[in-house]
Amino acid sequence: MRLSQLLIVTLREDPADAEVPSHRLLARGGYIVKTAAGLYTYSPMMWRTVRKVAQIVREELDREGAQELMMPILHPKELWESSGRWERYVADGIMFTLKDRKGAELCLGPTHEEVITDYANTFVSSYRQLPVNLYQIQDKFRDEIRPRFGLMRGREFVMMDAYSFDIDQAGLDAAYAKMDAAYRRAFARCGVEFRVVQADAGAIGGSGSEEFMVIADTGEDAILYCDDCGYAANVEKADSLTEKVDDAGAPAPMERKETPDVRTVEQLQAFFDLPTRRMAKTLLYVATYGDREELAAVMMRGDHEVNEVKLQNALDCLSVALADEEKIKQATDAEVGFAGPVGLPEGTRLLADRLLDGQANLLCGCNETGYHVLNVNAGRDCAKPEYFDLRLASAGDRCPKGDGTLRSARGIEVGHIFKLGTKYSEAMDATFTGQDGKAKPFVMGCYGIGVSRTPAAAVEQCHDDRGIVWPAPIAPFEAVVAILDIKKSEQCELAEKLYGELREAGVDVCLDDRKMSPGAKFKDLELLGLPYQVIVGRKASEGTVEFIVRKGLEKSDVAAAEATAKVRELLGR
RNA sequence: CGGAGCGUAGCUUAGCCUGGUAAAGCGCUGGCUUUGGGAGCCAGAGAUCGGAGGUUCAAAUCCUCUCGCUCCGACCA
Repeated sequence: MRLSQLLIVTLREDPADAEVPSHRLLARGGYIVKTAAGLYTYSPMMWRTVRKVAQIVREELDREGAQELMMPILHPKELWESSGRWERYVADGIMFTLKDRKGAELCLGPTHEEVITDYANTFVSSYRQLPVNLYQIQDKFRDEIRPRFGLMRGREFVMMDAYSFDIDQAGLDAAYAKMDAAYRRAFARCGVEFRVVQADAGAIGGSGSEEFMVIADTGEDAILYCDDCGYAANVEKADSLTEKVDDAGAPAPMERKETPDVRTVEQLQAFFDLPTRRMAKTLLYVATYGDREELAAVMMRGDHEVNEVKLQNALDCLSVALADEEKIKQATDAEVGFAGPVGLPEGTRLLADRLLDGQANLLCGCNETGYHVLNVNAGRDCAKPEYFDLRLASAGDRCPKGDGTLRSARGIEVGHIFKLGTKYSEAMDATFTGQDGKAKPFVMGCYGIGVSRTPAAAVEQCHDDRGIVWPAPIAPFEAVVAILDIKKSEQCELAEKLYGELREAGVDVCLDDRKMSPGAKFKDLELLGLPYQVIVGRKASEGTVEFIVRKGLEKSDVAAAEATAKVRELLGR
C-alpha cells in the first residue's frame, strides 16, 4: 500500500474532547473520528488494526474448535421476553429499542444469549451434537449512561461473542478452560500486557467468571492481586481477609452514651478512645427489586468499606444505593450519623459483614440523634443480622488465599468469560435429548472480547509523548519504507526496491511516498506509530538507509541490502 | 439520572464581562521557492457564531427555552 493513496489525515493539535492517551492519539492520528457521542468512524488504517485483532481472535478460537457464525443485530422483543430480560434491560435503559412499520418492538443486540440459545434449541436436538461452541464478531449496541474515552466505552463497538453448549457441568468446565487458553494466547499475540482476574458475573449471571484486564493507569476497573500465589480479582469480586478482631472480652452490659455532634467513625474514635475496628457503622441502603424498593441496614466494621456489588448479590436485587438523608431520618428517627442496629424499626432487613459475626461489645449508633451505644452484642441487644462477606477489599490486605499482601492496579477489561450454566436454557426452555432419552437444558458458557477496545487498550499501554507505539501484530502495517524527498529519483528507486523486497518476504509493509517535508514526515510516522521504519534519504546514493524502531525510537544506519533481513529478524520470521 | 462545564470555519481557539464591520493559528486550493525534524513568500476559498424565541435602533455578546457535546459518580467488551 502506498500511503499517498491511503486516506490519512493527522491533526497537529489534540481534539478538545479527548482525555485519555488512547483517545487523544487515535483521534490525532486520524485513526478514529467521532460521529456522535460514543459512535466512531474507523479510518482505513484503524480498520486494518481492528481486523488484525479480529483475525488473531478468530485463529485462536478456531484452534479450540469454536465455529464462527453470524447472527442478526436486530432482535425481536419476544425473544428477550422468553428469557425474562426485556423488562430489565429496558428499565436499565441500556438497550436501544425501536419499532418496525407494523409497530412490532425490536432491539439492537447488546449481547446475544437469547438469539444463540434459540438457535441452538432449533438446531441441536441430541447430545450427539454436543459439545458445540459458536461465536461471531460483530457490532454490539449499548446505550451507555456515559460513553467516554473514545473507543474504550462506546455505544457501538466491535465484539467477539462466543457461546458454548454442553451436556453437563464437566463439559462446561472443559469448554471454559479451552476459552481461557484461547484468550490467553490471543491477548499475548496482540502484544498487550494483561492479567486474568476473578470477576463478578453481574447482569449476565451464572456461576464463575473471569476478566482479562489490560494493565493501564487509565483503566476503569480496580484489580487486586497477590504476587505470592497468583490470586487476582476485580475489586468488586475480591475476597476479603477472614481474621477476626482481637478479643473484646466477655459481653458487657450495654450502655447508652450521649455523643452530641459525634457522627463519623473518626469523631467516635476521638470521643471514646476506641480503635475503629471495635465500632460497627450502620449504613442504610435502598435495594431495588424490579418495581419495589426495600430498605436494608448494613453493619460494617468502622475501618472497613462496603462493597456494593457484594451487597447487591447478598440482597439478590437489581441495584443498591445509599439511602438519602430524608429516608435515613424516616427510618431511624434520627439525624444522619446515628443509625445503628439497636431499636431499628420492625421489619428492616439487617445485614452485617461476616467479620462482625461473633464480635462482642461493639460501639454502634442507636437511632437517636446525639446518642451511641457501647457494648452492643448481636442477638442480645438487637436482632441477629444476616452475615455475608460485604467488605471492599483493598491494597495492603492480606491475600485471602495465602500469606502474601494484596497489591492494586488499574485494568481495562478486554475480555470476559462466564460459566452461565442453565440460566438461559431453562428460562427459554432450550433442551436437547440426552442419552437416556430425556430432555435436558443446555449447560452454557458465554465469552466476550472487546475487539475494538483491545487496540485502544494497547495504545493506552503502549505510547510515548510523540505518539502511538503499536505492537507489531496489530499495527496497521508492520513496517514502512519512507521516501524523504520524493523528487530524488535515487531515493524513490531504492525505496521501491526495498518495498518490493519486504513484500516478497511476506512483511505487511507500506510505502510512504507522500509529498511532505522530512520533518513533517518524521513527526507523522512517530504519531502513527508503525513499529519498523526504513527511512530512505540522503544516504540512498551510498546504499544506506536509516532504520528506526518505533519503540524507544532507536535509530541506526544500515546498508540497504540488510534492511529486509533486519525487519524479518525483528518480526521473528 | 444527579452534579460541573462547553457549543464561533474541517481542527484548536480569541472575541462575550462592558451589545455596534466576525478574528487568528493549523488544515485546504492555486503559484513560485524549499527538502534530514511539523518550510518560506504571494494569492484565495471557507463561519446566517448549535437551534428557537425575547429585549434593543442594533445581539456571537444580555434574557428565556431547547438541542448537542465533554467532565465527575452508578453500567459493561
